Amino acid sequence: MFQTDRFKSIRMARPKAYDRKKVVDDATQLFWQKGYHGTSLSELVSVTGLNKHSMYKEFGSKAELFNECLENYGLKVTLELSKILTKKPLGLGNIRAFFENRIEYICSDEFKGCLVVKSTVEKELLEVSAVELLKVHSKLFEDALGDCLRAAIEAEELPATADPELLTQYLVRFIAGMLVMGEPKNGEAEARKLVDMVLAGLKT
Amino acid sequence: MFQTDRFKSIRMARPKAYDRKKVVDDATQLFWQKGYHGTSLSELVSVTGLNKHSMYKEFGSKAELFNECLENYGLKVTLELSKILTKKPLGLGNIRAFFENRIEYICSDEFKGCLVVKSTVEKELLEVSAVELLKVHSKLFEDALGDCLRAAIEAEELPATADPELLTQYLVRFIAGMLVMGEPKNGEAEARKLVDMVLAGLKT
DNA sequence: AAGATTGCAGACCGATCGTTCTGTAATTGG
DNA sequence: CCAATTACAGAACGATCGGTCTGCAATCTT
Repeated sequence: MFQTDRFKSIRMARPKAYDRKKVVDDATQLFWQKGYHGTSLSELVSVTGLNKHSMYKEFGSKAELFNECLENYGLKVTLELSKILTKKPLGLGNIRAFFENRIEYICSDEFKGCLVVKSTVEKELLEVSAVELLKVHSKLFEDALGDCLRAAIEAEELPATADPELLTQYLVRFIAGMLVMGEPKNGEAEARKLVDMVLAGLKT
Repeated sequence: MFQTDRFKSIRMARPKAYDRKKVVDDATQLFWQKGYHGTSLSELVSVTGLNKHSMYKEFGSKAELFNECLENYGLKVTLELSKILTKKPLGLGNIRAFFENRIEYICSDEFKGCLVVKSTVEKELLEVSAVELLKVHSKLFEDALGDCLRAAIEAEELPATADPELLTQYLVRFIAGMLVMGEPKNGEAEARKLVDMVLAGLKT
């Protein structure tokens, strides 16, 4: 008689002692802090807790692990931010809320820049697959910003002549600059004034 | 009789086959493109032409060579830019001229970001001496910007209520963002519109 | 020409890089 | 209990890292 079970190729043996998601989270933190080239395998091993063999069995290579961390970063950080930006009703309020969130982070003790921005800076040294991921994440973020700006024009928060694409590029560059430079000299107060300037700049 | 020459401790022997300045220039280009950690000694050797031994004899270490390249970058690039900013009469015209210069570079084929910005991004991995140099260069640049802004307020190009320190921080962050993101989608035309927005933002 | 001094090319160093392999412990289904 | 399967720890791989050393060639002064 035929055994339906004989096709069950996966046989349970010794269970993994690690949590895959936690490993990716820990690795993400490290890449986030030190960048791809600044992070070594041995550091990843000591931070995540699992050994090199399991690391390679699970992820294939450092580059693939990095890609997964980029994805993870996108799902955690970028998604959290895009939630702020996609809150109804769309408009400048969301963009201000976004900045308020970023100011808190930038002026906090655990500030370590942005993985996407840092990776963009070293993109000439990254594999094409990673660069593709960067493009995807940037695009998603810019689209969310653009939607808010278009809604703001619709709601007459911004002049009808405003160009949402252009304003998006303007915002993205300022945000990247904030994430590179970090906390301004006079802390959150000054950061808020800077954001006020940017938002005012949108309306001109 | 005393020989005045016997105190001449430096005796000419085989002359160097390399030009020290050219070596620093070539190394600067490489660090500029790939950053400190992305650049290896062997790459530096093959690009500059001299061998490791002479490299260490001349510069001491990779870190010291990098510091010298940072200085060199400051003397070449930053000084050229500060010349634009310090042209009399000071004012917004200089800042616009500065942006025009940067747009040309950012949209050119040889765009490779800014060594200071790139180094700022990886500053957690750099030696203290290099980080100090970054601070010095940034300070000089921000001071030049501040002088222009103060003159612009004086000349009533900007409202008397404007805060030059704040405006400087605003400009620096936007500039850093431009240098990280590179050429915008629609090239120089869009870049100029972005600069127009920033300059308009100063007046609000 | 002799001897001192300096630069040059490249071999060489230990450490670490990213990666693979080996041997053993744990857990499974039969 | 046994055979199969899987994860584990860590040794070992070749390549490359930043850095040093040796031996010879070139140029100086005398």
